[in-house]
Amino acid sequence: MKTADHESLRLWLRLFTTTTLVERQLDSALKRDFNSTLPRFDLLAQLQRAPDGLRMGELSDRTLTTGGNVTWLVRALEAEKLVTRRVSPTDKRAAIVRLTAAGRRHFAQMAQAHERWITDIFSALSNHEQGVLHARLGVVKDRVRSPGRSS
Amino acid sequence: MKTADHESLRLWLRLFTTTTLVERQLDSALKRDFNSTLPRFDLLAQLQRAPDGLRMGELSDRTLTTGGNVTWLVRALEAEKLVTRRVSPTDKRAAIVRLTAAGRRHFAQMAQAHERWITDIFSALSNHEQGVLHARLGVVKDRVRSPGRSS
DNA sequence: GCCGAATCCTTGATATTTGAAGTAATTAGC
DNA sequence: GCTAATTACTTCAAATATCAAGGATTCGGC
Repeated sequence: MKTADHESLRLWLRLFTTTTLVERQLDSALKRDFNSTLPRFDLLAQLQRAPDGLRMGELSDRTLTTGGNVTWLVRALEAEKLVTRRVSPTDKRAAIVRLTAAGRRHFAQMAQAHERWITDIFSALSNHEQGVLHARLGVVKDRVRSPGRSS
Repeated sequence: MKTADHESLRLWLRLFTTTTLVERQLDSALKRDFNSTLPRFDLLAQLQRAPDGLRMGELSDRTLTTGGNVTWLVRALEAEKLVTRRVSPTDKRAAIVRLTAAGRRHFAQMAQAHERWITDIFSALSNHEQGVLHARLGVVKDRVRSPGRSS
């Protein structure tokens, strides 16, 4: 009854710290090299994977941010001509956001650098270790998503 | 050259997502049950571990937040009588922040609930798995801290 | 086809965080 | 013991994020 009990706390603290540190590093590198930010990058990344565009709500879900914030981010990206927004033909309430050609180019550049940074950071772990880590985090993620009874 | 290359990216995405989800869950639970937030809890936790108090700068380092933000948080906590702030006797520039008795009580209650939540979330992993996860994240954390050459 | 409930998004008020600049105090080198 | 450089913190404005409320539209029975 000493440290074992707090194993989970220690793990959470480390998870939080590590993620925050990586986040900062990426964010400041994006600012430095591309005058952008991680939330912007994240949003563009979602769009890049969706050639047909995404609705505001989908962006909100996938970027784990609130609707109001997505409105704000998209407005800024739209002003920079990196994305476009049009009313959905099938549902006039919905807006569909897409990358422009310029947006795609801009994102491609950032993505390349981004991947280098990530690869470098995680190169401290073997491919196999990364896989295991990924899987275990998946278990935790799934548990957080569902209410989950106390075991 | 297909997915293996992106292993690190996938891992980072999952790390980010999982951490964010846990963070939200904790934050909203703290709001619901204690009318508090994770940043406040984090700051109080640091103070609890330091019976002699901490200086603003130390709080800033340990909570991974900026100085301006610590000033803001401490001001709020001080107004609620959970912490006190006094000028350091040895360095008049420095302010030393401590928990009050009420702060200690308040934190103890939150900490207990907090630990239950965390334990529950991470109970999806065995103790051993948690240990391995902790260690591997440590490797990544250390790498982020130092510039690190590309391997 | 029509009404009430649910959706999709935007808005506006707030809350929080950052970052740069300013103030006060300390230290280091003469 | 001065003075410049450094350190500790605060302040203020700007960037970002949340939240609740509101407008428009669609959907699900009748």
